[in-house]
Amino acid sequence: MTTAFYKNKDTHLIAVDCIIIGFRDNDLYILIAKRQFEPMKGGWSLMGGFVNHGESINEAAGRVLDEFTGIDGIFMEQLGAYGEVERDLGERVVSIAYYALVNIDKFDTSLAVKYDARWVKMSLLPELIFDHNKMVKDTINTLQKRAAVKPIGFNLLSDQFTLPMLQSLYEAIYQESIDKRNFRKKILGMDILEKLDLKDKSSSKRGAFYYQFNKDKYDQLIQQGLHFSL
Amino acid sequence: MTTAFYKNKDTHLIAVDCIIIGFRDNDLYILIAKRQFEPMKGGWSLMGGFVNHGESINEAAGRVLDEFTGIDGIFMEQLGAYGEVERDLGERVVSIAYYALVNIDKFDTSLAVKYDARWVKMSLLPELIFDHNKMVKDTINTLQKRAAVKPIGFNLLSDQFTLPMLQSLYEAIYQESIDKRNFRKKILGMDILEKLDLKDKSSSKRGAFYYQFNKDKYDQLIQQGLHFSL
DNA sequence: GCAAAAGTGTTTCAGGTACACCCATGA
DNA sequence: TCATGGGTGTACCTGAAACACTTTTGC
Repeated sequence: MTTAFYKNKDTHLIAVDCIIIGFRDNDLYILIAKRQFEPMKGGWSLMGGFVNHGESINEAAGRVLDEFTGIDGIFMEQLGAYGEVERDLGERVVSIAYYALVNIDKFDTSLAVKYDARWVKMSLLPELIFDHNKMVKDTINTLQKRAAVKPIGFNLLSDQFTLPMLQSLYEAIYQESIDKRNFRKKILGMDILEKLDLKDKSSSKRGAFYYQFNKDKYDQLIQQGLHFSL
Repeated sequence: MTTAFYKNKDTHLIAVDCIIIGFRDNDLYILIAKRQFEPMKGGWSLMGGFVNHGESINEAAGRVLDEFTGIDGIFMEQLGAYGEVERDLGERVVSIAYYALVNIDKFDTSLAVKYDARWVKMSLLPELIFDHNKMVKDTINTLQKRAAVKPIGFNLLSDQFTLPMLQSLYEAIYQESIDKRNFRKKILGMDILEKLDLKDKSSSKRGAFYYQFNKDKYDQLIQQGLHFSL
């Protein structure tokens, strides 16, 4: 069904591009792939795809994320729309960008081969095609703001993590070092983490206790009008 | 020119919808119009239009803003993309929403007749078509966050304004009252306002001094690593 | 002279920041 | 026993919040 007023209006290709962030060994990583078609074939690119008629833009982003990572239930948020006329050299394409925070260990590595994809350190990001570098830059910016007021960083870790790991994650996000005692005071003071009896001995002889995020306690906190803030 | 890979991909109508905010008599207002075509003809709607092939989405938003307000150089920022499949009852339309902060006094009132538009108090917003109420809600949210860290509120006022006016503006944005002394201390302490010799006597016998925003001083502040924050 | 809004400082408190040492353990 | 990373408490300082009275002037 086409309503009269909508007739004769221009239509456009709509893409979703996903900035997929992972965390490993104290560094943030981004998943990029060698583009397998023209134009800019062989150039480094974010993970993307086109929006189909039958799916919402969120669904399209979810589909792309699933397709390129093999992980389900990924945390993602919309970054924004990029709509310069000449941004895509192939044709006029408006892109809706999403950033996603994933546990890099759950990544299906066979997909890296299939799509010629790899995780690169954010600090060593090569030149990407089109406006993808700007998308990444905007993501960092947004991530720094969002992670400061919402506990979204946990999506980058496994369910169980140590405080040194968590701290190093936030240091990677903010690109500055944080005082150990102050960090622990704040994060433990919120009472949203549960200490486990288990220790991670992979990075020290003494071992660091595992913790896990307690969403119930967090929701409770919010309901009381209090705020997560680092 | 069409590149092979882009062939056979679905194309979509892309709209821009503008949440146009004004401020008057201690209240925030939003510009809405009676929709003049089907579907939902006669329903209250935000100002919108379709994106043409030859223009960027920002340009499209600027065009719509100009068309419906008659004001040029309007402050606007992208709110985000809305892309549920059934969000527009006429046809599949992905909408990029922009919010704009305008000086309501510069509004070309003849356009209100032409488009059956009017300024309504934000607190008395009627039901709008499609997902437009959600767009407004998201705008308020974003505005509260943005106005706290960037001096964008000034776009809602004339070049010259009094401190009581400015305070009342922030009270409208945050929907809570602010202590006069603390507010003045903070805003004047930033040293981004210039006091004029002129007084506004329209709202009191004594009169309140006019001030104006000094962008140079603000830029200087930022360059020093300091921050605007209310 | 009084009503109505503009303007002005100080005290208090909470939260942020700076800072240094002991602990547990594998090698 | 020693090297390595994990864990802990306090003092200070800055910035936010609470709070009440005087000033101006048109009516």
